[in-house]
Amino acid sequence: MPVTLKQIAAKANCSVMTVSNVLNNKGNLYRDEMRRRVLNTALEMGYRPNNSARATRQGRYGNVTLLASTHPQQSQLPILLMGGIEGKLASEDLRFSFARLPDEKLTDSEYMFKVLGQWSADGLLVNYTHGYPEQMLDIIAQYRIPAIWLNCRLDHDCVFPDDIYAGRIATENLLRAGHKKVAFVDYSASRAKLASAHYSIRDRQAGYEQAMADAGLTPVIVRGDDQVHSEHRLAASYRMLSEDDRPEAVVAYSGAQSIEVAAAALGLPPLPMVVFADTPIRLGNGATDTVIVPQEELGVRAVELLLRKIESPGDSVAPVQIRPKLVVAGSAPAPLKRGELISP
Amino acid sequence: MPVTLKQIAAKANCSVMTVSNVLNNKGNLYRDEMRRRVLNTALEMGYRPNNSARATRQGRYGNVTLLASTHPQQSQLPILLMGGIEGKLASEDLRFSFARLPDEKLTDSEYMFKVLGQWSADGLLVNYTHGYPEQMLDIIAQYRIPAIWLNCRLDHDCVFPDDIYAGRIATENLLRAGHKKVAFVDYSASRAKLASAHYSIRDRQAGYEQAMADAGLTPVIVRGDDQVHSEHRLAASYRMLSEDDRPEAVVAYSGAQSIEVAAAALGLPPLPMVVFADTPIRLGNGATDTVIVPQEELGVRAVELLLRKIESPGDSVAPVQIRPKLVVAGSAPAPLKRGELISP
DNA sequence: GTGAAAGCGCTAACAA
DNA sequence: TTGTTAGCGCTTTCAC
Repeated sequence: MPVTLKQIAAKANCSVMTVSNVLNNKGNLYRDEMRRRVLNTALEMGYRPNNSARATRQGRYGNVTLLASTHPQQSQLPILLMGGIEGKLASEDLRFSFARLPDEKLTDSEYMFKVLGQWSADGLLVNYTHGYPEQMLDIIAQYRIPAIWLNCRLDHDCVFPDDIYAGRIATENLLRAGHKKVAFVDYSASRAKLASAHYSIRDRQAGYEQAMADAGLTPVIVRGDDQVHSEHRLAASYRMLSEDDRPEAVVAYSGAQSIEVAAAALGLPPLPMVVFADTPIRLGNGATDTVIVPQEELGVRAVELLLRKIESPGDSVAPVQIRPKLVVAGSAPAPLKRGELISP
Repeated sequence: MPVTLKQIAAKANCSVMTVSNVLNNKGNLYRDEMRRRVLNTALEMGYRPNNSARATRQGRYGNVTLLASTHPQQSQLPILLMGGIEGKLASEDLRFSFARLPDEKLTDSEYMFKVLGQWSADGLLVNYTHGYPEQMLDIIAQYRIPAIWLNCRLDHDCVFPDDIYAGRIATENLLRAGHKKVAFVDYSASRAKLASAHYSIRDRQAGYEQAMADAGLTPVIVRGDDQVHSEHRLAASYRMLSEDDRPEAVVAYSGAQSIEVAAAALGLPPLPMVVFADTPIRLGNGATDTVIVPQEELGVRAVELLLRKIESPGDSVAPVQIRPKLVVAGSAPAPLKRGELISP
């Protein structure tokens, strides 16, 4: 049985209020002897405050829930994003919960009612990256839950990386080094499904195309008619690099894809690359730079917006774009510290 | 302001209890008309139950917290593990929170008291994989919080994969195919720091050594005097494969490391590999099998144990070892469904 | 400095 | 079939 204030009060020979006050940093109101007695008793008895009761009384949960799909593709969860969210919430004395919702259940109002009753959240961070369902918006509107959308371009209440900018700086980095034949490589989305793929794929490509156009160069997009699965990426990279007008340099959609490209380039003339990732990619060819999509910052900013929405639930906040940063091979920036504030 | 039962009762012209009962599936006690009226009113008003009050009344939070270090190396968080935990908890109508604790704060009793008051958890899943601090055990004992340790070999209250077995079946798979010169490759821990590295490194190697010994073969361990960082792994793999008695086959500590080995083997005779990972690795060489360390199952089992401990907090439960499974290239098993039960 | 009373939103137990 | 009473552990308010 958990220890209550009442039990401590009984043992320390004082009132419940005295215990409550002493344990909540209003101890300076009391005699030193009393303070000591209460604190020692609480420690001895292994007292843990009952947060439910506190929350009931104070009318707020002190909790933020990250909501994702159960569909693995639909909502990836970079560990840095989780860390950014958790750190910022912890620095505000808030807890962080994680829930997944099967897409097909979103229309089941009985199920949703039951689940909503469980959330215990003052606000929601929604990470349905792409192809997320309309009903989600309805539900959030219906129950008036403050929510911020992650990695998703909406006209309000969202935080996402500026992927067009990311594509631009990646490409410009290679152009600055004097390369002309710069290709954009993506194996994750097929030509056919590009329109319905995650916006970051289109945006990074668009940024690349803009930079190429600005330099008066013709863009070269390498992607499959079908999605190129991992076991075929090495072969595909080989094919690309053995053509007569092989690219001099490559912008690769993701860090994971860059490995196969680099491996295919072994033994050939050096192939400078820029890849997008959430942490600097070190391929050992010494010629691969990374455009960092700052997941940690994204989490922190999302929490900041959400807290603002919880304060004034009516207002909607303007979209926030996070600027990716180029990190050249060999220079890695220090990671964010726990609870570190990002200046806006 | 959130909607309360009282407000619904007022609007629907009935008592608070009627509303409570109807909304909690005891609606069959009531007239159909009343049920309808209450449900409609609740829906109209966008009612969300106040979980704090419910929890206060029922004496339990309905929440489990996953506890990790802020030190990124110290506690990795595979997404499948998170998914397994979340799914199992959701199927039991429990919520899932995530908290990190800076190692250096564990001895700060004032800080710990404050943090403990925030947790709102009926039980803890502790994921301090290796080098976790003793104080953690003290704190958990002091406050009598039911806890299960993940990925950690203790004599009770823990769940971890059987990595010796994993090393064995990985090696036996290659020996069965007739290979003799089978090497074990790990770049993540140096020879010097092997003793203090994560137990899975030593255990997988031990399993490999056992299998080799059983077959009357001499084990060959490839690892650096220092840790081999990612940018040097390709070169290291080259070196290994260009020696006179190059290995015929390789057991690689992790899926991530296998990519460099496979890349270095390009153009050389095929190099069959077995790698350890939480999902089948598809390298495109058609010769790489995976020993799956079932993170999802690990999460599910951990939750099962924790629920048992929450039921009877006194008892300690026996350690649970999870058996890794060999998946040969090209055959991927179906992932677990949400809330799916694992038979013991 | 200390404590008594009231009430947060909800539900178990019992009454009508 | 519906409503009343009491109380979960805590904090706000105000009195002593």
